[in-house]
Order: sequence, then structure tokens, then C-alpha cells
Amino acid sequence: MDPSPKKTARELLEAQGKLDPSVVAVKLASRRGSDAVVDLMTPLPETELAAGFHVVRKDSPEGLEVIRHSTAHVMADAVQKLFPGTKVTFGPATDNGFYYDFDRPGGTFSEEDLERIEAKMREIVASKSPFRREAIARQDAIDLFTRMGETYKVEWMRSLPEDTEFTVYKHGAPGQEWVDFCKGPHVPSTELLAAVKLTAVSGTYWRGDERNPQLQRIYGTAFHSEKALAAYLKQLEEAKARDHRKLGKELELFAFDGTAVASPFFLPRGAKIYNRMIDYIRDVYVRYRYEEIITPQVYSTELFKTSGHLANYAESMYYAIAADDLADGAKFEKVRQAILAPDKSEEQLELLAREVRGVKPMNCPGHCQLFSHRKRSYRELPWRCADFGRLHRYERGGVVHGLARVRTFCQDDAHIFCAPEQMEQEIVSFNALLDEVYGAFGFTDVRIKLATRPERRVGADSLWDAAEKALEDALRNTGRSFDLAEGEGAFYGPKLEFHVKDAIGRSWQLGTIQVDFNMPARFGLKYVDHEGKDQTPVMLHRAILGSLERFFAVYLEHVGGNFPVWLAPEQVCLLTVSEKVEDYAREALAYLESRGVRAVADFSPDKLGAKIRNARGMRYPYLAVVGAKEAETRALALRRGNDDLGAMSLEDVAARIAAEGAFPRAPEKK
RNA sequence: GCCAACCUAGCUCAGGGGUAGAGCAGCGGUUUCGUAAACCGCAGGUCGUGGGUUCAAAUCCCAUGGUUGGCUCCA
Repeated sequence: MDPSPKKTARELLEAQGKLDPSVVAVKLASRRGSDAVVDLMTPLPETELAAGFHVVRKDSPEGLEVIRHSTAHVMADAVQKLFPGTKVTFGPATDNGFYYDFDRPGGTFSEEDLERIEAKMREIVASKSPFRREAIARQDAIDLFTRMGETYKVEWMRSLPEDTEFTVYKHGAPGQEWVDFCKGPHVPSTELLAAVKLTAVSGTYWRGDERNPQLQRIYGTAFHSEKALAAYLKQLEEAKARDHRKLGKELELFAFDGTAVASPFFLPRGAKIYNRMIDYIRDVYVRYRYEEIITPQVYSTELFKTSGHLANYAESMYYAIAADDLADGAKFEKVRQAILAPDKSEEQLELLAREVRGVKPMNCPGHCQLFSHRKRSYRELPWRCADFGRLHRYERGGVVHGLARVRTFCQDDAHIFCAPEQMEQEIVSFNALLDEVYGAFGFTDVRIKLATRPERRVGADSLWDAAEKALEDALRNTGRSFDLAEGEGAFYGPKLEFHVKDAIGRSWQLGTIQVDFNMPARFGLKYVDHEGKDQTPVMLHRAILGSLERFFAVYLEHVGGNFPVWLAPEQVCLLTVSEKVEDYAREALAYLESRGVRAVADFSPDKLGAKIRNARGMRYPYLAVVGAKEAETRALALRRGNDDLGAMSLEDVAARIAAEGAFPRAPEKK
């Protein structure tokens, strides 16, 4: 017997008068990470509470997590009641809700099943049943779940370390109670699960591995109140209204076609924005001393053998076949097998390097090849070579998504070849460049992540030390805060990731800078130092916006289709009040165009109200009403969004729009 | 690739074994108009594709292509 029987968190809080119905758990100062939050049913030594705590209320982020995890239990209960024979596996809370993975022999769940499950869940919630926590001996738990036929749970229990504390959670009326092996925390009673919605079904695999049995995952979300759930659903609506695929269609920016799956066609308006983005980046490049190069699309796979892509990236590449390649059927068959082989032999790599051409999935191999094209001097370094080359990557059918995940795209890609001692300065300079560009696009909330050496890596530890230090020093010396992501670096070097928050609070990774000492070595890159000795350069891979296709999607959603004047495909639309002023409107249009303003006009017989409505739909930044008054005074009645700016002379309109249409520039530093 | 749902006019969608529908957009005409939808008319579809069941298929079944939401969050 425990000599000092512990009291539950509920009893301890009650004794302190800190318990009220909105409290679902406590967060202990004495514990770290996910173990810090314990529910009210958990026995605690009084000393732990004395070490400091705060209560977790049902409407806090941590409280929601508890509610969602408990809701997952209730869902599993409902599923097992409705579909006997279904086995449970894992059912965690997620960022936006929860899921539970089931093994339903010979069956799947449809969306109609979700309604039934939801109804059953409401019954369970309405029963206002308390959650009970019970400590259990390891072997007892294994025996219990073996009897229940819960083979996945048993497998999981057996894999846990010997000293793990085993607990089970139960809810439901005696006789039909539902039990799960779980470490909690859970809400005190099902009645706290006030607002529940099941959202989706999906296939998944036991422990996320395709070789394991297929499971059925049911997604849902839960909130502490119906109102909070409604707000969340409304937010989903908002995101839907901004969906770049919807806006892309409505605003005639881009289109997709089955003849080139997951490969966007940019329509004239979209292409204007896309090119304008690239022109802006080029403008920045000039000031940051980048040199743009243009490199081939299709290479002998020799290049990708050297870079390592053939061994590690072959299944994501496209291959270019010429008629001549097919002349020898037997050879072609060998090539086929080599491409498909998961682990390629040296012989197979040789064969592919000799016989096959590959479409580039990345620019770096070509850039290395070009660097080694002639002897390089230390005087040339750092060499910053930028490339807007088109890349092709074969993404699996299920993962493509609008412009955000495509099979052909281009990046604002560049590689910086430099001496090791130049690394830090280059990273500092790149950070300044990022500040300027992200500011220009209106992304002000930028978070930086430093990803350090992973377990599996290439290169000496001394190189890793230097590279990580350069990244970290560059951040510290310029006073930037960052999060450390230990072990998340690429196998060839550490990196910084730049994440921005968009207008509706979603976070996107855009830029990155990666230190690479692997590829220069593979390509045998050298430069001659000031003593005439050969040295190996360091290579920095870096992108600002990343994939321009993906950035287009992120930015389109960020601005909700309302592009700023400097990017908008048309900056102003002239709206005639009647046909009588069409001649003047055409003159005004020609004048604006001659001043470099991107202008269009609506000469249709619609009434002004309809023209405004249509033009607002197309999100032109400026509208210019042209009527008899304006024709008489050679003016335009300018309107920006809903603001009527009044009549302005043609010259003033042109000057105003031209000024606003210039590339954004960072304020001059003193 | 795997799980689920969807695919009907340029767009958004209705119809769900018995002659293919609406609104918007388009085209023609009338109206010449002052800040978020003037009016009348016309045209537009082998219902993603291919098979099958049936007297009869957009509708039911099978296959196939495409699209959408998922397939990282660990008891």
C-alpha cells in the first residue's frame, strides 16, 4: 500500500477553492511538454501542485485539446456500438480537431455513416457520464485488451518501455461502459463535449506505414460551445471564399486541363501577375548582386547520378525519351527496371547515366556543372547565380492541390557559391533581402526556424559545426529570434526556414536557406584561393518565395484577389456612363497607356451600376467613371474600392497610379 | 498509389429509369443611362469516357480518367 495515499487533482483544487465547472484540467509547472496537463481524475502528490500550476479551462487551447481527445473516445465508443467487430487503434487530438483510426474488417465508412455515428455520439454525450481513470498493471491491461480482441492496443502496450505507467479510461453507464487504454487527459464528464462535428473519412495505415494494414480514419472537431464551433465553421467558409482555385477561375488567372494533370495554364491576367512577380525579384536581385543564368531543361542522367538524385529521387523525376532510345528493346527493358529499382546497383546507375535523359527536378546539379565549367578564382566568390528555370517533379496523384502542389513550377531559386568564411555574411544579407521582399508583399509576421543536423547525414561534424554556427550567428548578430528544430536539417546540411502568417492567420513556409557541403564535394567543385591552392566552396541553396506557383496561391489567398496596384494585371478600369462619351474614354485610355498605366475600359451598353458591380468583381484596384462632366473637363472620376476620390485630371490619375504601380522599395537605410 | 465523395451548358447549380433544366456569362435587338445587376429575344449539352443491365440509362452496375477532402500529429 502506498503509505501516503494521493488525492486527485479535483480534490486538491477543491480544497483550494479553485474548482469551477469550466475547469477541465490543471497544467503543472513541475512537468514539461505534453505530460504537463493532467486531468481532474489524476492522483497527485500535494507537492506537485505546490510547485506551481494553472487551471486549464474548457475554452483555452489546452482545454480544447482535452475536449477533443475525449470526443475521440466518445466517437470510438459510438463506432464500436454501431459497427461491432471494429477494432480501435490511435485517436489523438489534432490542431483543428481529432481523429480516430479504426480497423473495420471488410468495411469502410461512408459519409452517411458519419451522420449515424454523430447521432450515437450525441446520445452518449447526453447521458452525462463521468470519465473514470484507473491505474492498471501492465499484464492486467494486456490480458484485458486481449480478451476484448483489441489486438492493435495490445501490440502497442507490448512495445512500451517496462517502466511505463498504464492507465485506462472509461465512460458510459455501468454495463455499457466503454474502455480505452489511454494516458489521458480527459474531461470530467461527457457533458462538456457540447459541440461536436464529424468532418471526413480517410484511409490510413497502422502506424502510418503503407506496408501495414489499412485502417479507416474518421476526422472530427469539437468545441466547448456551439458558438465556438459555429465560429470555426464560419472561418472555414472564409477560407473557402478565398480559395485560390475559386479565385483563379473567377478572375481568369489560371486553368487546369486533363491533358497536363497538375500543371497550371496561366491565362493572360495570371501570367501578367506571375511575370510581374518575377520582374520584381529580378529588380531585387540587381541590388543584392545576383546574376541570373539560364540552364537546360533536360540532362543526361549522368548529371543526376553525380548529384545523387538518381539514387534518391528517381521516382519523383520525369524522363525524356527520344525515338532512338527505343531502338534497342532489350536495352530499354533494362533501363525500365533500373528506373523502377528502389535500391539501384552501381551497374544500374551506370546504365541510366549512359542511356537516359532526365528532366530537371531541381536547378542545383546544373549550377554545379556550370560552376565547374572553368577554373574559378576566390575573386569571383561569392557567386550568386539565380535561375527561374522550370522544374518538373512527378508528384503522386493524391497529393497535388491547385497551384499549391503541382508537377511543373519554377522557383525564385539561386545558389550561392562561397568560401566558408563568407557564409555568415551571405546569410545576413539574405535575411535582409527576405525582410524587404516579404514586406513588399505585406507579410509582416515572419518566423524563422533553424533546423540542425539529423541523425542520418553526410559530412564531417566539423563542417556541421561551422555551418550551424554561421546560421545561428547570422541570426543572433542581426537580433532575430528563431525557433530551434533539432535534427530537422537536410541530410547534406542545416537550414533556415522562413514561415509567414497570412491575412487569416494561416502559416506558410516560403523561403529557405540551406548550407550544403555535400554537392560541391560530389561535383568536385574547386576554386583557387589567394595562395594558389585549390579549395572546395560551400554552396548555399536559397529561395525567397519558393515555388512561384505555390506562392501565387498563397498570395492570392492572402489578398483575397485584391492585388496591389504594382502587381494588378490591370490597374484601372474606365467605366463610361453612356456611349456618348466613348470617344473621350478611348482618348483617356490611350493617354493612360502612354504613361505606362495598365488600363482597360468597359464600353458595354450596361448601366453604370452594373459596370461597377462587374468591375468590383474583377478586383481592379482603381475604377474611373467617365461621363459628360469628365469629358468636358478632361478628367476622370476616380474610385478606389469603395472610396470615391472625386474628379481628377488625366495627368494626376496617371501620375498617381504610376507612382503606386512602382516596385515597392525598402526605406533607405541611414 | 490508398480511403471517401464528386464530375450535367463557359461559370454556379437543379433533375436521379420514360423527349435534358435554371440563373449568370455569350450572341442579336431595344434603352443612352452618374457609382454594386435595365428590358426583350436567340443560341448553347452524345449529362467526364468506355462497357454492362434494361423495351428504355444523365439516372442502376463495372471499369477508366479527372477533381475534392484526407493519408505528419502517436496509448
